[in-house]
Amino acid sequence: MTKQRVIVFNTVKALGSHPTAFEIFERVRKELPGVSLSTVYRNLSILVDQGDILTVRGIGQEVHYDHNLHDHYHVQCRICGKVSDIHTDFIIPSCINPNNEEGYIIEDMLITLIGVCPECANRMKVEDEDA
Amino acid sequence: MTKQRVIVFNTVKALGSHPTAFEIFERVRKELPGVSLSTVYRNLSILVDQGDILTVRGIGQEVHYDHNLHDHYHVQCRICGKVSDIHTDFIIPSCINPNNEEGYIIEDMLITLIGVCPECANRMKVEDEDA
DNA sequence: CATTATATTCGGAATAGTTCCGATTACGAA
DNA sequence: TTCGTAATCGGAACTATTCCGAATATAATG
Ligand SMILES: [Mn+2]
Ligand SMILES: [Mn+2]
Ligand SMILES: [Zn+2]
Ligand SMILES: [Zn+2]
Repeated sequence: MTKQRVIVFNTVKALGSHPTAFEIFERVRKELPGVSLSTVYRNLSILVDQGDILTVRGIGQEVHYDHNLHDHYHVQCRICGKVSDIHTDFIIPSCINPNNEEGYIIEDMLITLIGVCPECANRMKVEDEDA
Repeated sequence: MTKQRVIVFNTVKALGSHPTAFEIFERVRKELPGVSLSTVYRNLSILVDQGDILTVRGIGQEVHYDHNLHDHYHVQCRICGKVSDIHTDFIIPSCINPNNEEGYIIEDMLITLIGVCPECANRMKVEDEDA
C-alpha cells in the first residue's frame, strides 16, 4: 500500500457518491497536488482487483466506483448521469443459477436501473410550466 | 428511411450477433463502399430512438446492438468480449416496482451477466494442460 | 421542369475515457 | 550501501463516440 493508493482508497470512501475516476483524481489532487491521473487509474484498478472497491456501469462510458461492498443495486439518472443506491421493495435475486444452455461459466451480474432523479424530474416540470 | 438507414438496419438484423458500431460499419461498407462511420452511428442512434433496435452494454466501453426486441437477457464473456443471449432457468423479473425511497422515476433496467464462454473456457483449459 | 427548402451524407476534427510507455524515483532486502 | 523491484509521473496513444461544415440528395412548390 503506497501513500497514493491509500489516499485513492480513502477518497473513494470519503466521496461516497459513486464518483468517476476523474472526480476521484480531482479530489486526491487536493491532498497530493502532484498525483497523476494514470496513478489514480492504476490504483483504482488494483483496488477493484483486490475487492476493496466495486465498479458501477450505466449509460455512457465512464466507470463509477463504489466503496460499499454490501449487496445493493444502483439507479442512474438518464438526464444528469448521477448514480445512487436504490432501495425498492422489488427484490432482485442475487444468486445466479449457473446452468444455462449456452454453457457459460457465470461469474457476475451487472444490474443498473435507469430513470430520472427527483431533481431532474422537478427541473423538467418547472421548465414545462414556464413554456 | 434513407438507403443508408435501411442498410444499417438490415445489417444489424443480418449480423444477429450483438455487433458493435464498428462491426456494423465494416459490414455496411461491403454493400455501400462510401458510407461513413458517422452515418452508421447517426442511424444506429435513430433506430434505437425509434425502438427498432436495442443496445446492450457490458464490460468495456463499446455499445452492442440487438435486433431482437423480445424480452431477453445477455451474457458477456470477460475474456473475449463476445455477447450472447442467455437462456437460464433463473428467472429475472422484467417488471419493476417504481416505488423506491429515492424518488426516482424508473424507466429501464440494464442487466448483463458476466462470465466465460465455452470457447474461452476450453482454450484456457488447454493452455493449462500445456504448461 | 426549375427552384427552393430541408434532411442527410461524407470526411475529418474534436472530445471523452482509458490505457500504455519510458524515464525517474521510492522502498526493502541483502 | 548497493541492488532489484515496484510504483510514480507525464504525456502520448488508443478507442469509442460525437460534432461540424461543406456537399449532396430528396421532396415540395411554383
Ligand atoms: Mn452503491
Ligand atoms: Mn440479444
Ligand atoms: Zn438527474
Ligand atoms: Zn470468450
